[in-house]
Amino acid sequence: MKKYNPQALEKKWRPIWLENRVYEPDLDHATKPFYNLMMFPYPSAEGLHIGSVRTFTGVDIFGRFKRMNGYDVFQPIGLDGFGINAENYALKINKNPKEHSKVTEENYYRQLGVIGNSFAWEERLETYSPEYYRWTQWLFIKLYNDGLAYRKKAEVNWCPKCLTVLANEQVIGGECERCGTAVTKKDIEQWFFKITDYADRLLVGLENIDWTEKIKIAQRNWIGKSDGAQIKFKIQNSKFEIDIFTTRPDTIFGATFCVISPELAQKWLTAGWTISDDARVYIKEALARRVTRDRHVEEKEKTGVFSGLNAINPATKKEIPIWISDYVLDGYGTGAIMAVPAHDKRDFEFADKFNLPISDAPLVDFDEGIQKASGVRKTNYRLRDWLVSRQRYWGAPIPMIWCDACAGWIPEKEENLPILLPDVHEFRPTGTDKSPLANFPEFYKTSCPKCGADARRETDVCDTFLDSTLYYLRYLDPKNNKELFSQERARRWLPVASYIGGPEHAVLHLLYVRFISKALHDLKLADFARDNDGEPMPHFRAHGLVTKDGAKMSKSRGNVVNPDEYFSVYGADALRMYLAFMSPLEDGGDFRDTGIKGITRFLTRVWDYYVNEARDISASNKVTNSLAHKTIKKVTEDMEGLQNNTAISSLMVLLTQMENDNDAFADASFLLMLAPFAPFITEEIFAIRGSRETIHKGPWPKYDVDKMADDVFELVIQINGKVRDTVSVAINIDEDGARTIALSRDKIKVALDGKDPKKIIFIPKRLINLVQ
RNA sequence: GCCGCGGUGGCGGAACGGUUUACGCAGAGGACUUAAAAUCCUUGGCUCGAAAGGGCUUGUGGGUUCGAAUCCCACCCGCGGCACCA
Repeated sequence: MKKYNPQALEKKWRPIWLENRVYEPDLDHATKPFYNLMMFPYPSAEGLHIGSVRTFTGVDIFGRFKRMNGYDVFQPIGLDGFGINAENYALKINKNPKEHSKVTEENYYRQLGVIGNSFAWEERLETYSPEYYRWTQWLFIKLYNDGLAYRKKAEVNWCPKCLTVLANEQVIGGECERCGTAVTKKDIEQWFFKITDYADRLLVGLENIDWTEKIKIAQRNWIGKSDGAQIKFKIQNSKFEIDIFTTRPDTIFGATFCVISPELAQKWLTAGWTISDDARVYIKEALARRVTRDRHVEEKEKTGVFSGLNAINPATKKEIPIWISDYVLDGYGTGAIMAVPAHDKRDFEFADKFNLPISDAPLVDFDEGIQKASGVRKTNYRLRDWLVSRQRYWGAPIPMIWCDACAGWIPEKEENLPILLPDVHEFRPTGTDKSPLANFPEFYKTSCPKCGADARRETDVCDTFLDSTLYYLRYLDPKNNKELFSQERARRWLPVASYIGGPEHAVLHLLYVRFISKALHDLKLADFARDNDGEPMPHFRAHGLVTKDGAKMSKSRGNVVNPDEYFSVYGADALRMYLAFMSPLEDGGDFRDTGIKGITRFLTRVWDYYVNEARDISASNKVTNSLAHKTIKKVTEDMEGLQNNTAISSLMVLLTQMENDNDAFADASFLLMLAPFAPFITEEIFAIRGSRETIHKGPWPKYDVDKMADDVFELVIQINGKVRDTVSVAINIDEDGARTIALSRDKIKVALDGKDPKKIIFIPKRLINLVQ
């Protein structure tokens, strides 16, 4: 009697798989490439938590399934290690993040190894290694040279806790995406990427990709396309006019006043327009308020003031007042609107409060409205450009240089990359609009790459989300120091066959990575999926969130579940299966360890069945039983759809029948289906039963539809749709036969009480319903 | 406010026009054991009943259908996205 000892098996097989390169595809010659990608982890000091283990396992089960089905599966792993999380932890323990990242890295790779995932370890990468961020910097330069990166002074988001600016995508409901602190505004000069140039393509591209609908909707909302019109309103007694944007040109005849944003009013003031004293005061107040408060956070009472100027409604030719109010936003449309209180709730509120006229003029056709007002069709997007500079230390330095002599920004020469992030003793965020690197002349003092004069290096670093726009490309060729990746490999492996990651990246990473891919295509730096506008990940599924006691796991809540103890007590196979069994990968759930014993019981039964009862698993033992064929079909289909929980339950049912029905299907099919879930035990059994090959290259068992047929089935007998009896009958029984049997049943006779059914519904292989 | 997703036993979840609760956990009863653990067998929605058997049950209320968790309408609750974007 040999005992199942998971820990011993894991220790034995892990090095053998590595040595035999079982999970390393031939990147240059693979004939059936399948790029199985999982969003790489953003490592924290605590290591992997149980939720990430579940996702990695789910992705790995899928990858193993594909590999056994004959695909050359490429399943790389790396660390998205730059960023504030890692930096803050390093600050806390008073170590340089560069130093500490090595500790974190080791711990992550140890844990990821323990799970038994079939990673292509040879291609691993870390975004903070100079060999990697060299390409982050290279990308910045390419985008700059193409006019897609620019510097601008603007009102930007500032996180007072992270002490850096943030992109719009990193502000969730007015709070910092990372730390949850309320975001404030700052007027400073920053680097931006022109993602808005791609707004329409990012929107249209969603039509042709297989993504979770939820994520597509989030992206559509975020891009926020509005079709409307731009219309000029002449200002009374003046040569000037205002441009307004509206999505409702059909309401033009009801426009009874105009409203402009305080920012636009300020510009008018600066240009010397005559504006009332009251209005001057209001503008000043409104602009001051803006800097300290996010005005999207809550609905608030509208404020405003009459500008002293009037405009002419181009459709009605009537004179209407121009008001100033901060309910009109700067930076969207033209910063000026025509107000139609009869058709817009906000305009109505404003009109109501300030006793402005309301007109119930009839609607006209959309195009007629534009024509009557001599306007033009115009589309606006809510999407703003991506703010990519950060005032922190732990990121890729932005490879730009300010040269006084050239009076401009000059990109670093490509051959000088990477611009190394210097080892400095003081890397705390400064809390100003400068990064800590601005305190190190030895870093920023340089000469101009163009004219050679003394010049100053940019001291901000790149947003970490920039790092993660390239990793899937770099995985293909992580040691290549001539180019970001080899075009040939990219054509072979891209677009990514399956991408799985967190739904929280709906408008963060998943939007950025699409934008950068399209930009690389336009720059002729990438060439794949041309027929799909360079969409890098045409198949994406979001995994569910694993909570603990109903709350998101976080260190501050103290509810982070560390997987290590489960690995050591139950083993990787049991933990993998348990996490896969709890719900479909796309659903989450609350983590509870109460059920894991059930999986251990199951694996022990498998072990006893094959090892202690010495089953023959040679290929000559063909699958003969209909349940086995049905199970192969179900498991195959479930796994294709990431429904690992029901696949496992089918295997459980099959095992029970195998145990009860002696050697009905004691061949390898069952083990092969179990292998993606429990790679260690299945490999060991394979070896014990005499196989010299790894189980993990398949082949995946095949089912035969003809052999799935049963001889009999349970006929359900209903009266008026209620189940009254069941009886086992021949599979091909016809309506007459079923009726005869049904009517002969004692229970049915009693229930019918001597009356004949008025109508009979017979569903072959299922039921007969006697309707009275 | 707009858009989307979801509400099924004590719990995770199955089923997605045809026996609601597969599979697993927890529970109850039993076997083995001096005892416990482990293992195995039986049981397993709620309710009335000694039992046979009946009634009720997929958030709530209607509807369609021989038959509804599943389709349709209205509502309630939860989660997610957008939100003074004209």
